[in-house]
Amino acid sequence: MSKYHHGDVRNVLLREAETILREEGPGGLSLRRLARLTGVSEAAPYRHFDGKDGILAAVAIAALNSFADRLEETAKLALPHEERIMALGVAYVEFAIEHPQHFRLIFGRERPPLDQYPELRDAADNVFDILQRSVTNLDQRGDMTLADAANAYNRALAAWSRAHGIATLVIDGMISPPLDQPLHQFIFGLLAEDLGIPASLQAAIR
Amino acid sequence: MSKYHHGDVRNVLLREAETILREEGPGGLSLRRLARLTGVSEAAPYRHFDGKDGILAAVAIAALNSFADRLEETAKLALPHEERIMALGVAYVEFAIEHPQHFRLIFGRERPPLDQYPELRDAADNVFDILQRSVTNLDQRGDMTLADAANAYNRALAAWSRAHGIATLVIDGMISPPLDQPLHQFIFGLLAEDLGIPASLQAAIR
DNA sequence: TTGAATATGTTAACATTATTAACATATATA
DNA sequence: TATATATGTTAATAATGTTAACATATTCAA
Repeated sequence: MSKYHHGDVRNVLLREAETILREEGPGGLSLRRLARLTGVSEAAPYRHFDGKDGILAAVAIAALNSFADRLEETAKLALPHEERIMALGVAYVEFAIEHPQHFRLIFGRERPPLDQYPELRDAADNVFDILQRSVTNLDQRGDMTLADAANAYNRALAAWSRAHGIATLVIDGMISPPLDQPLHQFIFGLLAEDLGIPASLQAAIR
Repeated sequence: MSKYHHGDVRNVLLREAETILREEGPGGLSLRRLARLTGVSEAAPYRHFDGKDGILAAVAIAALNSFADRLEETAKLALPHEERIMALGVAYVEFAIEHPQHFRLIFGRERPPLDQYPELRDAADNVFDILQRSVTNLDQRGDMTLADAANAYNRALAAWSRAHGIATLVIDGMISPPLDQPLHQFIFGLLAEDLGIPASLQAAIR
């Protein structure tokens, strides 16, 4: 069995990279180490990927797609609108907590620049599209005025921000979910928490 | 003038490190480059800091303190409670947008571990204390029941999460504040946005 | 004041990294 | 079959964090 062209180097590299990323994050991923683990030479990865960023982009795309699947699944549930928004938020945060490194790779600073990897940009856009479609309920209402659309967009941003904030603070260790409560309940509670902004204040900004 | 002991190397290193961090983030900070810029040998920084993490910790502490000052200033304004919460959220996000690298250093993955730098932990705790005190309005009410306290704590977490989510999404380029609107107004709008969760759903989680 | 301890510098070395050039061989294709 | 392409290798370059070994300035006690 010659060692040339065993035909699967790219996939093996990707799987190995995913394992390392899951355990140590982008910082722990070294191309040379990756090559050693995979059993190829130190330069081999460059034949299959555009350097380190190329590998990170490939893993990020996979992560984004599995994130999108998870969200899509939730978005498809037959639920009243408000409950679906909440369920989406919970799914969003749960994904982040279950796959913190993937989540960081998707959103963090080590993600390769979107404009250098069109597929990465597409995958990212797809995730936001799912969120926006679900939150604004576009499917059910094609008859929105411009103001309605702006408001719906704002609601989507606000909902996204909440979920993203909780996710980020939890995986960065700034918030610890209580142990005596199911995780989804904790998330739900934070998402739905009403700050009690009086209508007068809210009206002032519209 | 001998080049030994010019007495200010530590401060010069710190200032130079802050400049680099402000422009390029933690990734762009190389100890050797820092030493070259400062005009000392490559090993000199190790006499003043505990390696790279030590320098990052020192800059992070400074960043946290200026963040705390900014929040404290806002918290002291003579405003109705709800308006103060909003003003705090706006200040939080504005700081992040004005000093994205500092904000990332404070909360991100490149921040040295809190348990290895007690001063860093203290500075971080201080920031959350300010937020929590202000949001829960502890100063004005020493008479809370346990349930009140839990609710107040939850409101603080929820408010923090919202502001943090907006800040993170904006500085990571996932959200772009509209150019035809004052920044503070955009932030305010997102913070105050009501997702319209029906009371029945909210009641279910209490 | 003198002498030792300490603080603060230096250079040189080591191990690691990303990346590329130069070269070799297997596979695909005309 | 001959050639082009894909995929592999080794070796080199340049950069990094860190430490060891060494040198000099400063501090402080006797």
